[in-house]
Amino acid sequence: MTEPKTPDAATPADPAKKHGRDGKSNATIYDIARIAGVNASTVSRALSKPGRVSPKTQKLIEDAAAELNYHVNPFARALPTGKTNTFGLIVADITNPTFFDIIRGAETTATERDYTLVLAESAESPATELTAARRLMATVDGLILASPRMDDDNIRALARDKPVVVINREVEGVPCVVPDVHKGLSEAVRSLAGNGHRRIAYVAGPPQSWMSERRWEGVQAACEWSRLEAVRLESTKPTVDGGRQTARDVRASGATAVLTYNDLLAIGLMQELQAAGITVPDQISIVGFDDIFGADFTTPPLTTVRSPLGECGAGAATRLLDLLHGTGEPAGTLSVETELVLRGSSGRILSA
Amino acid sequence: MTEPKTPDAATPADPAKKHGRDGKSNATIYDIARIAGVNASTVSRALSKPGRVSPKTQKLIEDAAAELNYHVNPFARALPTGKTNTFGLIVADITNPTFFDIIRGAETTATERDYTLVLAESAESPATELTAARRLMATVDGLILASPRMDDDNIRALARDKPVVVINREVEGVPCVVPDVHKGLSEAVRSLAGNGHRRIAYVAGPPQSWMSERRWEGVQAACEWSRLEAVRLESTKPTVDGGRQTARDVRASGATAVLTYNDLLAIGLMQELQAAGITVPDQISIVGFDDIFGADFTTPPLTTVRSPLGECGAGAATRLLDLLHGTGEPAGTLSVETELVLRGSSGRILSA
DNA sequence: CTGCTTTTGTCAACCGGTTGCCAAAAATTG
DNA sequence: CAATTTTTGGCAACCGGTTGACAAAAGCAG
Repeated sequence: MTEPKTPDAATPADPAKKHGRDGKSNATIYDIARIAGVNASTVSRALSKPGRVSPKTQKLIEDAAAELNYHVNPFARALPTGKTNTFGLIVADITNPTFFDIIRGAETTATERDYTLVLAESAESPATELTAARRLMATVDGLILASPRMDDDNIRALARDKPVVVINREVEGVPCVVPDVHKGLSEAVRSLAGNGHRRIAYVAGPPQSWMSERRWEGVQAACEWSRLEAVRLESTKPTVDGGRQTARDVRASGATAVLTYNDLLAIGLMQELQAAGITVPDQISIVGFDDIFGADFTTPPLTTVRSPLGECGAGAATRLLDLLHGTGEPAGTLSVETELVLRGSSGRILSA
Repeated sequence: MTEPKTPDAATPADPAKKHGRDGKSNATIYDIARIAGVNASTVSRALSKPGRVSPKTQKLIEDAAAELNYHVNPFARALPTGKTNTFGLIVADITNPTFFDIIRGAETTATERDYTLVLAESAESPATELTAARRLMATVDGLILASPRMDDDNIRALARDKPVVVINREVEGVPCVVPDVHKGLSEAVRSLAGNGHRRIAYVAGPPQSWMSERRWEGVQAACEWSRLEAVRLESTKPTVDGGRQTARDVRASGATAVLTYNDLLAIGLMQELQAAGITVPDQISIVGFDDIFGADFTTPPLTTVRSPLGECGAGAATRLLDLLHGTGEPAGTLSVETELVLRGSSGRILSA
């Protein structure tokens, strides 16, 4: 049984002696030390660096820990090491279904790697996002930003503090996971070209959205290849209502097929056009983006370019955890492929 | 400038002297103490118990803290106090849109009250849920369980450790937030009765779902009042696919109106009936429950009994935070009202 | 068997805050 | 002005782990 070498007032009291362990107080390494007959530092080493103690001592300590139903106090461990086995995920809008598979993917990886996910949202505001990020940084080991709205410099500044991974945007000097829009868009435009469409409208997303620009560039490149005409229309917001509001512009554009920045715009557009007596896809084809929850509820169900959002979330979490464990790439972009999901909202145009 | 009274080896070194504060090291209360010319314990008091130091000293310390861009280390604070200003939320299925607004409501309240939300999911498994709960309990101040799948005894055991609030279920001895199904269901049944329906089918949710039983009881009570016939049908799972699979039973039941355990079942049912050439609502009325994201994407848009899920989330978070601050009710149920949202999927039956 | 090297457990300082207790200073009362 | 009470800042122990340094024990080579 260990005794303090110099039991005068200046020597820290044995905490286990101090606390009665009756009732619901949880066991500490001092309790284990007492039962196992070793020093608390030996217990700490046994639990966090198993090879650093002898097998015999290791077994004594593990048995005592099991007997006491010991669980490490995460604050006590975090204070000297700074490690909490948590990471943060900030999404732009928690009710936007684009993010739910991202969250699901990140959560799945977190659980597999014995980490806890902490969720926050930015409400589409760069300032709120930065505030949430700084606040999370105090307690988490690393951070994932999904469709971040803050500028690149702020993202890099955060990444100087702790590892950061970005989803749906490329930031120089920071590791990113980005859907490769080209494959899915190429498939979409090829499908529309094959169905006889000649003029395609792209309904853009928020002006500050990096991904909306990439998608527009993808649409242009694919249309150029298929020798189709591409026209760009703006939307006021990336929501169902925003899609409704673009219906008039879409009609006026003369396009026979529409590709939208996201599924919500496509769904709103479809609803408004149908309310105006226009038949989808006979009179106009509509293709959305992301394949969110509910995209197949519409009549006809929405053709869309699926972003593998679960893979994005899981991929970002894996990159972050690899960085935390010293095995990751500190910069560069991981691309995940998009693909066309053909449903009923796109097809051959039937009436001129 | 404070000096240690006895600067021998046994006296703890001044940590500020120890650390060079160059570069990215963050300021601590010892740095503030040095600048303000007070003891670190005075700084701690000034920052966490402002009235306990004199106004003059308070200002010195606040000015120094601002100058150093000081932020409290949450682990250091949590170690002696056990407080982290976080709470956990466990949902059954993170991609089930029922939880979107619950999460949003909880997150909004968290932000307003200067707390951080930690999200986890149980994947509909009681064992996984209990594991996640125990793990979260180590670091959060309290916990919200949304549609929990574990049994009442386990919930009460968790609540003995730290405050717990339950959503969508009543547990004796634990504070709960539950939608009051009666108002919304009464409105729904009244509406159907007014439209001439006489026989109503209820498509139930998971066998272990407390809420499904309450909804069935609500349907029965409302039908009894309106002198309608109520028949109960089982589903294999509470999903769109589960709804599709009940279409045959619904047809066979002879009911002219269907109320489902949730919107997903209603949407699947509608899709399958429409695929069979049955017109909604002319030949059969369909009413869902919860008013989830996407419920109005269908054609016709889904009539549903709206659970105010955002209010549930916010209400649960408020109850939890009130408990944490000693002002809350330690048990009992907070009811939030449901209401009928009439859309196009229910109406007068046109053909016998 | 001796000298050298490696292993292993202990000591105690530390991480960055909180807080009970105490004494000095300030304020109040008679 | 003196005695008493209240206020305020400092001391140091503490929260529950981690870990560098050190010394004793164990193992190995000559």
